[in-house]
Amino acid sequence: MKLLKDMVSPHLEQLLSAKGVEKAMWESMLQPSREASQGDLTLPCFAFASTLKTAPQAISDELAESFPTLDSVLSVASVNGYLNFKAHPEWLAKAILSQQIKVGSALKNTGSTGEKVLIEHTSANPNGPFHVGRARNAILGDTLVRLHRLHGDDVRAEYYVDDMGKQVGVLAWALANLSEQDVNQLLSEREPPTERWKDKADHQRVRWYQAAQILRKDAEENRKAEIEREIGSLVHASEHGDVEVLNSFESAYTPVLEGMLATLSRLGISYDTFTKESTFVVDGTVAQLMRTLDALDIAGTADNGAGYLDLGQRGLKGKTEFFYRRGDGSSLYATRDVAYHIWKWGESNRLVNVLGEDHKLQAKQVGLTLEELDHRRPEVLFYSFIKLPEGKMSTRQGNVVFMDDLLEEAQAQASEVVRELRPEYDDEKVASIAEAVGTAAVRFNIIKVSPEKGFTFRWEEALAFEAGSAPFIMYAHTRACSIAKRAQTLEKSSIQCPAVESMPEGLTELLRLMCTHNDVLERSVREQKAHLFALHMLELANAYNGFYRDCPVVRDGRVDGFAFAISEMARRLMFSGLEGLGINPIEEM
RNA sequence: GGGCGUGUAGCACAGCUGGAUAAUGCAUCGGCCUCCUAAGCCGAAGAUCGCGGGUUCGAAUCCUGCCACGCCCGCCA
Repeated sequence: MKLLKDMVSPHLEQLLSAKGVEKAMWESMLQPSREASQGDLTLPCFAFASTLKTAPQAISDELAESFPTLDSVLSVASVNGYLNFKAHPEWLAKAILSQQIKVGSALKNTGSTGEKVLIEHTSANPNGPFHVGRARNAILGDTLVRLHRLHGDDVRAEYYVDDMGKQVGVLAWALANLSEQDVNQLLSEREPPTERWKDKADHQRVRWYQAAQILRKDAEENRKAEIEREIGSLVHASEHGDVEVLNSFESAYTPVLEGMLATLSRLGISYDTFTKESTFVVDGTVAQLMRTLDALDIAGTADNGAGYLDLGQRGLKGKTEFFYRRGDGSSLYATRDVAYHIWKWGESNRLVNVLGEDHKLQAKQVGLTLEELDHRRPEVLFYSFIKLPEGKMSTRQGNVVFMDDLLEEAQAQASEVVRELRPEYDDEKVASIAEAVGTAAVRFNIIKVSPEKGFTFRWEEALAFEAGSAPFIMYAHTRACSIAKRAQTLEKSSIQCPAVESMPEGLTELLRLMCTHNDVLERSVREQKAHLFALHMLELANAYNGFYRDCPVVRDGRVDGFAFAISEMARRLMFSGLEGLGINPIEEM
């Protein structure tokens, strides 16, 4: 709790420096208490016991005794060598009601921190519908974008479009060379496309891609060789910046990308800018970059003229050669990525990438290369892949869960719950609530766990609508909304904070939680750990429920001005916090 | 074989810049709707923190060895 720390620190500094303990010795040790029941802030006194030649307990006893009385502090206690500070609830209430807690907005750039951040995420190959395996990237990335905005950073969300190379090449070739009949025949053993999505371009075109993959694997030898030759020449042309071929690629993938973006927008995910990989080939910066790399003293050349950097000299272990140019002179994906990053550094002063754990090595190579060129390396958030209980997901094989189907299912299941719980709502209302709840549940299910943890997607978990889920937070928010609506027309008493003795537990807990809100957000954004904020929102909602239990705002037709003011502040924090998690903060459910 | 990551109650998961009684949800068991939406609230039970060593006043957290799982080790993207 930074608010309290700022009040306590100067006095601690005075007391401790008199003993000869410098601020640097203890400052980082003054932390939020692990045991919430013991206080809000704790200083363990063990570290300086030996230098002071005094028992820890004696040190904390003495500090507790000589610590001055402050408005902000309810109690200072010494327990087993720990010095525990409890914030004064009346002081916390005052801080909250005097707007010392920042509410913010996750939807617009205020730039209040002065920090400019470019977050690149998703960047999935536009070759088929968005599936759950890719979803972790988009949800993680979009949540980071939102949380940075909520924190006050100037954020740009960027999608790097892979518009050249093999994957798009295969798609373009298939669309140009296979008839609908060919495709249907090749995919006859697969499940037919869902009726629901038959007119959605990404679902249509992925069938051409899948059919081509089957041909590349199973056609008779001559035909296979011919296909590889044709695709190879397309890919080759694209990598040399052939504008005509690149344009044909673009018309092949654009409808697919649009379909993917439509899916993502249902989850509230959107992008500020799209940058095409081919940009840096066409405008010559990649060629220029390769010449620059050639001149580095760690550069080497293979027998066939391919270029590489020996990153072993820069501490890379394992395979130390990083190839940036093929024998035929064309660039590689990673080379273009280096060029892209150099460009990005011109656009922003903080770069964040969201990448799957399979990109770790490549990200390291790109990072080391950037440093070799006197650029900083970007911050990278790696996540582990989402698996299905049946195993790994792949677009090529049938075992994928399409995001479109998942969201449809989520909406359907949420509808059932709403209909059961609120039989009085009409169909339209049920549908809109179910949409908000269903998509929120899916997002939250993914965002609440830390990214490096392996994740197995299970329907029953994604669609749990109970405590520990998005609807739990949404529900607490609707409670605050309905109180606000009710209080609107009624007469309110003046804002009078009750004395500590008469404050119920539900109130003090909520006050404490609200006062850590900004701290958690700050840390969440600094460390790119969205799950910390997600879990905090769960706690905030839980605390609000306790307040709801203990502190009736409206009683006998009269509004308690103080309780209402606190409720309103909590409502605003829940509202902006839900938006920060990409959850639609609906007012009724 | 090498590199990186993960391993915490039946399940899922937080804590990992060393600090007190390891937090939370699901599932299990018990209680609460004449009272601002019960998608809620209160309570009970449940953990050799993968295993072995080490450092420390103190280790889930740091070091080290081992085991299990995942990802990577293309002049692919």
